[in-house]
Amino acid sequence: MFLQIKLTIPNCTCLKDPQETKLGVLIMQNSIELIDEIGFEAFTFKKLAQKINSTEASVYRYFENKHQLLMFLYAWYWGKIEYQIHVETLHLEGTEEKLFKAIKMLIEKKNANDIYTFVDELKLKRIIEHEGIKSILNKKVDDVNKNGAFDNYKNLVAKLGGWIQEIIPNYPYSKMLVTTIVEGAHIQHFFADHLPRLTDKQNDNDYVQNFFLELLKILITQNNKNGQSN
Amino acid sequence: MFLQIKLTIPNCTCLKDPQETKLGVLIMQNSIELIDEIGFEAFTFKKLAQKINSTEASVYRYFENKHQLLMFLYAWYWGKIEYQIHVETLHLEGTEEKLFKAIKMLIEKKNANDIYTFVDELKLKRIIEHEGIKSILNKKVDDVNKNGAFDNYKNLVAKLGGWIQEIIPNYPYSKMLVTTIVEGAHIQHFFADHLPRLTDKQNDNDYVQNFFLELLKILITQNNKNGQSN
DNA sequence: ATAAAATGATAGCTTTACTATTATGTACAA
DNA sequence: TTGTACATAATAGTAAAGCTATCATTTTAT
Repeated sequence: MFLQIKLTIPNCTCLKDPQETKLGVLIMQNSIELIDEIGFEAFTFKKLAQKINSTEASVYRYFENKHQLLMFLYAWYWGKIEYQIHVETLHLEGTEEKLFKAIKMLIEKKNANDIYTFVDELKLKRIIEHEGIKSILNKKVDDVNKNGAFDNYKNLVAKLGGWIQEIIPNYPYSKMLVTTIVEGAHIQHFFADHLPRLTDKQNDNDYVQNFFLELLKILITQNNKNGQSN
Repeated sequence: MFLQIKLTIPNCTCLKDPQETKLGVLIMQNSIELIDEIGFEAFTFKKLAQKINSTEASVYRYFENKHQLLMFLYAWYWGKIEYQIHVETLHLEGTEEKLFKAIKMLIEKKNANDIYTFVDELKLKRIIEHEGIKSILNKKVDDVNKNGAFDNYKNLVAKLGGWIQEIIPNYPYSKMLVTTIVEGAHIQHFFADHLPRLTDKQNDNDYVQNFFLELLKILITQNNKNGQSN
């Protein structure tokens, strides 16, 4: 169709793939706009439908409810960033170099080399940071997880976890380390904007990245030493 | 009244302090039960009122809405655990010992020496882990933050951040480190129960604690070395 | 004993979160 | 080009959530 990229999305995150139709793309674009603007709690399908001159009933043909829409955007984001990480680490030589590049991309607010898609990348990233975890933290998580709703995220974590395993083979917490950095960075970005006393905001805008990259570096160094001495 | 402890709570987290009255205590006890059971999204004041044989209107005299109730529970939890940390680190000699004791208490699911209160401590902890961040991640955060809604959490972070400063004086990320560990532990506990492929679940139940304590230890060792060499 | 405060009972209103039905437009195939 | 299938629009309707208001009754402090 008219899209630059089309991502594979777990089909339990929508009733019908919105990437396939004009109205679907409108829903994606404008739900990102609207959720970023008014927040996920105040967001309703009625408001979205009004924004795109459509009807509630039409939106409900794509998504069972707004929570499913959030899961879709979440899966779409992880699919997209995994693809980007793939592209931008392909030419890199060492695994460590690849890992650091990937972590940087996950933490930074806006990727300079962002591939063009039909949505506002900055707003989507902000939604992932501020609202993304809500797609996971609820009572339906086991049901949708069985149907693969979070596979895109899991794949990325497995990939980066694998790289960590390569670099520090005896380290038993590779996936925890990835998710701690990723989720931690999201929360720290939110804290920086709204609760600065829960973080260490500095003039330097990259302090969140620096904190996590330094942490990762120290862990790798230290664990490699231990590995050799054992 | 008949309570073992009464905590100071930012008054913007309730219309009227529920710790002061029988109905208020019932609301606290049963909202914790109910939120833990059905989740925050499905939780309503109507269901709560039915559970305690009261009315919606009566609950609304204590809290403006369920989101405010969650903020109250959040503040109450931080107030309580800061008090417990105070008590259990008082007799300890070194700052590092205090810090590790505190972090352990924050990460563990159930404190063996838990002080007796009138609520189910285990369920409250689980609510903080699963729902707590929702009290922060929303569009009203700036308003309520101005009124001190999160002061109890901030105080605790400042206290532990101060200890880290004592141990590694040149480390510029002390508060980030605290919140990364605390929020990280909450999320990892949730992942362990629902999305094990996002973590590194082991037979050993303490692996979340081990991961974060090891991380902290390495950071302290490494930064002290650097500090001395400079 | 009395006033003040807290709670209960009841009612009602707006918005959210859907579902169902029918009509209209559009796309493509025979 | 006509028919058919499909997507969308228009409209209506329902149950529950999320409140607010009023007044009666009970409890509590003085």
